[in-house]
Amino acid sequence: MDAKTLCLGALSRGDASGYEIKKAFEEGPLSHIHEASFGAIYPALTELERQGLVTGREMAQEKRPDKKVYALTEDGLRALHLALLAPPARDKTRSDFLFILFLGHRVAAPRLAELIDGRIAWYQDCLSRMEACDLSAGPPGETFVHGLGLAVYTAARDYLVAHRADLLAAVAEHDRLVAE
Amino acid sequence: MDAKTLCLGALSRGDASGYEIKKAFEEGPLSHIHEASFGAIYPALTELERQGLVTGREMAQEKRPDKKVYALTEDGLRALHLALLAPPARDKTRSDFLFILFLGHRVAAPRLAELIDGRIAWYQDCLSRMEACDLSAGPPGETFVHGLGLAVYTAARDYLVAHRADLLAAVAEHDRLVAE
DNA sequence: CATACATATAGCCGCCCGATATAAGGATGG
DNA sequence: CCATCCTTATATCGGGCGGCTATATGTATG
Repeated sequence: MDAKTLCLGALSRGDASGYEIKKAFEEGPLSHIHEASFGAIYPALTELERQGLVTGREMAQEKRPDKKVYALTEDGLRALHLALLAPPARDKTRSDFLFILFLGHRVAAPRLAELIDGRIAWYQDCLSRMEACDLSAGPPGETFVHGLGLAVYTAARDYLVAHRADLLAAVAEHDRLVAE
Repeated sequence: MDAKTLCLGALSRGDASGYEIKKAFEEGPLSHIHEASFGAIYPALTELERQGLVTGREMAQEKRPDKKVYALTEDGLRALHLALLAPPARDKTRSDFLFILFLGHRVAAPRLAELIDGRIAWYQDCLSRMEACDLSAGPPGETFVHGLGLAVYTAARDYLVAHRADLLAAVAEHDRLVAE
C-alpha cells in the first residue's frame, strides 16, 4: 500500500488533517498495522487533492495553529475500494529488538535483561490501552484487528515473561563456554 | 538498523554471499525479523568492504555462476557489537493484510474469507517449517526468537480460526444495515 | 523447444523516512 | 519570570531503500 492509499484509508474513517492522519498511524487505531510519515503524508494529500480524490478546507482554531481538514470524495472512495481489492503485498517487519535478541549471545546479559524488561513493559502498556478501548460499536474489521492485536501481544508478552530467565541463563552460559 | 548493520549481523552467523544474505532475510532465520533487499544489500557489502569491515573473495562454482563470499573482519565484529548496543528503533510493521482487514466492512465477505483463509494457510505453513527446525544446538538468542515467533504465530493463527466466522457474519450484517 | 524458476551480481529510479524548518501555545523547572 | 521542552500544525529535503530491470548460467516443466 502506498502513502496515498493509506491516507484514503485513514480518511474513510472520517475527515482529518495531515497531522491527525499521522497520529492515527503513530498511536491511533492504525498503529501496528502500517507506517506513514509526515514526509509521505503531506505530499500524498497534496497529490490526492490534485487528483480530485480528496477535498481540503482550512479550519481556524483557537489556541492552536489553523489546520487543513481533508475529506474523501466519491472518486476517492472508489479508488480506495479498488486498492483494497488488489492482492496485498506480503507483510514486512523491521524489528531492531528482534534483531538484537537474535544475536543476543553477542550482548551482555544485563543489557539484554534491560531490553526484554522494556519490551515487556511496552506490551503491558499497549495491552492496557487496548483493553481500555470499547470497539463494540465500531466497524467489524476494526474490532477483529483489535482482537487479533490483543491475542498476538498477549502471546508475545507471556512468552517473554516465561522465557526471560532461561534466555539470560543461556546467554551467560554461552559466554562462559566461549571464554574457555 | 541500516542495511550495513543487517549485513554485518547476517555475516556474524557465517560467511555468505549477497544472494545468501538476501535468502537469510527472505526465507531463512532472519525472515520476519528485519527486511533487506538486493538494492540495499549489494551497495552495503561494497561499502563495508571499502571500510574494511568485511572481506570478499571470489568462489568458483560448478553448474552455477561464480559467487563472491564475504567474511567479517575484526573491525566488522566490533562495529556490529557497537550497533547492537545502540538503543533499538521502535518496531515497524507494514501489513497490507491488516490494513484490508481493518477496513473489512468495505470488502465483500467472500473476498475477506479468501484473504483470511490464505493467511491461516500461510501461518500453518510457517509454523510447520518452524516446528521442523531443531535449534536446540544453536545460539540462545536464535532459539529464543524462534520460540517467540512460534508463540506469536500460533496465537495469530488461532485467533483467525476462532473468529473467522464472526467477522464474516458481522461484515455481512454491516453490509445489510448500510444497504437499508 | 519455449517458458519459468533458481542461482548470482549489479544498477537505477521513484518512494519514503527522518530530519530540519517555521510558528503558536501550554507545561515545567530553575 | 524566563528558558526549555512538548504539543499542535504544515512543509520540504536529502539520503536510504525497495522494486524493478538487466545480464548470465543452469535446471525444471509443459
